[in-house]
Amino acid sequence: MPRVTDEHRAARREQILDAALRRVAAEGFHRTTMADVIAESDLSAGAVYGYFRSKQELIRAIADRVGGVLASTIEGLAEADPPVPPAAALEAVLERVLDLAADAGYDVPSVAVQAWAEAARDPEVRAVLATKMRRVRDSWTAYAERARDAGLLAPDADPAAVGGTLLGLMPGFLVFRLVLGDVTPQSHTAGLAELMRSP
Amino acid sequence: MPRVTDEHRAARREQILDAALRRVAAEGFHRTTMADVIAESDLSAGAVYGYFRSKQELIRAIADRVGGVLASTIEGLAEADPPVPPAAALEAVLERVLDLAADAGYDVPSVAVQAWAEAARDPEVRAVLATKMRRVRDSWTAYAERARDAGLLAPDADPAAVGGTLLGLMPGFLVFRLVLGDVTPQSHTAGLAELMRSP
Amino acid sequence: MPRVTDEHRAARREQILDAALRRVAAEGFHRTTMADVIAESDLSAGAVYGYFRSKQELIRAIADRVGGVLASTIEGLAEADPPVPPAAALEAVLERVLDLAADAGYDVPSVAVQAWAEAARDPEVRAVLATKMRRVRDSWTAYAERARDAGLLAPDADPAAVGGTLLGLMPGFLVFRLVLGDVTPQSHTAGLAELMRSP
Amino acid sequence: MPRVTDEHRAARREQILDAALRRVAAEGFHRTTMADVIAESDLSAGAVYGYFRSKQELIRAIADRVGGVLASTIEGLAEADPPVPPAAALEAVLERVLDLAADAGYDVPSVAVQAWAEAARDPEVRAVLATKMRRVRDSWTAYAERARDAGLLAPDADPAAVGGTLLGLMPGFLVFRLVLGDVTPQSHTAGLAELMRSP
DNA sequence: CATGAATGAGTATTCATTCAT
DNA sequence: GATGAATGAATACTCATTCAT
Repeated sequence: MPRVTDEHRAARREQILDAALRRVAAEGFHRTTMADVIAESDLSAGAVYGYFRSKQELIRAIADRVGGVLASTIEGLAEADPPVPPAAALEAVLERVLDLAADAGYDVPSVAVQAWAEAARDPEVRAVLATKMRRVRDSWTAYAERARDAGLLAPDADPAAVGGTLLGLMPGFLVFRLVLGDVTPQSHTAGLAELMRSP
Repeated sequence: MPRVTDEHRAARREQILDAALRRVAAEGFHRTTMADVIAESDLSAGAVYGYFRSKQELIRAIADRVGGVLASTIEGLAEADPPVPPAAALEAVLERVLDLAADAGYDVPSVAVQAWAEAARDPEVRAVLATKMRRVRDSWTAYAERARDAGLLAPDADPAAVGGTLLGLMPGFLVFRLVLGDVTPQSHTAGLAELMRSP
Repeated sequence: MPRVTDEHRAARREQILDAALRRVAAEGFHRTTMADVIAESDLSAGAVYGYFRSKQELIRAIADRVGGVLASTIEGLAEADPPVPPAAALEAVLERVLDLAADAGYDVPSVAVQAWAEAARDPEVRAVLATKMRRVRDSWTAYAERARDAGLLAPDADPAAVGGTLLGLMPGFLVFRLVLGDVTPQSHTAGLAELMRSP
Repeated sequence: MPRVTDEHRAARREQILDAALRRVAAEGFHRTTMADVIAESDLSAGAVYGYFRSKQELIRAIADRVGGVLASTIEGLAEADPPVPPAAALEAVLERVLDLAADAGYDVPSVAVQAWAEAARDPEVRAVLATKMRRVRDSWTAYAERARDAGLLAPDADPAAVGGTLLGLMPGFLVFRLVLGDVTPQSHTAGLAELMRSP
């Protein structure tokens, strides 16, 4: 019955990953020890190492997971029909990102920032995050195309450029939240609407 | 002879901080050991600990330094007169941030991202970065006021909101550079210009 | 199979404690490094720290052990029946304390003096030693009662006072042995017999 | 003017020794750092090392000082005329030892116990203490002779044995004070009087 | 001579990882 | 497979001592 075993394996992996995400969200990558993860996952050291060959591999899996969660969230929203104006679209995405923390049971933005820092050191983390980011950028580009076609942007606007800028506002949102704590989806996108009203 | 002594102390602190910045830019905070910093600084362990009481204090000093360098850079540019349009202003700032790496002798953006991650764990790092970020936000807000008065923004545009959005694009620039490697000041600000042309 | 595990744990603890006692008897608490203990115990650093969370905890365990060994020794003898005269009783105890060094494989008196010095600094060591000392004092008091009832002391003698004085001669014996090296159980108790012959 | 210089040197030595005694009484030998002593003495590192070539030499000087203080105290009292009974003589000495702490400005008994522990490791400390102890033992022996001649002891009592026993009660007094905290000169000597009343 | 900045060997402790049971 | 005791290299930090100024 390989299927049961596979399901079992997948469930165990999930269990470990969830435990690790909770600890990393709370403590960061380098203050989270494997012993922490092992204790939080209610498994043995041997078991954890049966699913992740090293801490680095676990870190990569975490980066993959967090990148994936953010990407899926954004993709889903950017495809909404009919398209809403850019500032509203971005606001909706940021709103949804905040909801994620509650849904996931751990602080998604905090782990995302940890993952960026790790990308500076580990090319594999960088590659994992790059894949997800490109996916999201494409998604925003598709949104920009549809927005342009719907007359929300200039007819000759470059969708890729617009997509990049919109996505480019998300890291700032997460960092400001983390450091300043005084930004909201509304406040962070209000300026964009103002800029679009420029003469 | 307090003057000589004070200058000497300041120079030594600088020497250590520079060494640490170089290592942290290359390896990140937690892969940089105190032994690395000690070797790179050409001082002894005791000497380094005479200037920084712990690794954490050194990390805070690094966060302060990097935050300060970025803040000064941006402030200087945002005060240029006469004001240029937002996208051009931002582009100039991002351009200057890239130059910093060459000037400073270490990868400023990489250290900045490390510092954000550390802010998630250390409230003192958070406080240090928050102070700098507020300074820069105010600086951008002042810019937005001047841009509005110069007719570059809608007459009733909210300078604070515009300032927040412009600053909010910078973390994204650094993160995309780090992870994707394919963004330039031009590409990152092009979308903003497009959005401002919206109907 | 908790029983096997518990026994195993106890045996390992003993192994480490024995190693530490040997080193401390030879070098004192603060010249004995954890590396010394680790080497002497034939275990790894991690293993040792799995049984004792810190050097201080190990020191407390040593104080407890040495205090316990001395206490048990004295208790056993003080309960001998029929009771012997005080000077002879004390002499027997001091004799037995000297034998301990040979039996235990390390210099018990030396470690005891170290423990007293440590008690000056660590309240927990103080508490551990206090418990043992009270036990022994009670034991001597019980002896004094029996000696009084056997007509070896004045009928209205205060057993607690006598017990305190008899126990009070033991530290002096250990200190003189350590510093002067020229005392024996006989010489140390001879004066007591003389004093009891006073007119 | 060598005399002024010598006095000056002696005063400086005293200043350092006093500072060290205060710190050692409070923290013990091995938790007192040379930096502590230097700070407490209000001198520079170089100055302190000009008077004591090493920490070990300072420790020996402390042992010498504390041993000397205790010896002088006891000698003075044991020579009182006419002699008092042994228990009263001992009580007076213990009383005086307690006063020392107040007079000296630091906890003399605590330092004495530290010194005994150090004697286990350093032969020079051992030699220093041995000299003082012999002096005191002789002093007590002289007392015993006089007490015997005054009819306070049996006419054929051995003064050396009696002296050894009386001195032998002092370490116990200091240790019990340190560890149990519930002994007084009265309580510690009461049992001796009881024993001397034996049938 | 005095200073105190600098030295650097030494110390306690941690933690990713393995492997005998 | 699963366990968790054991490993040991690595790490942050200390402190007695020196010596250039």
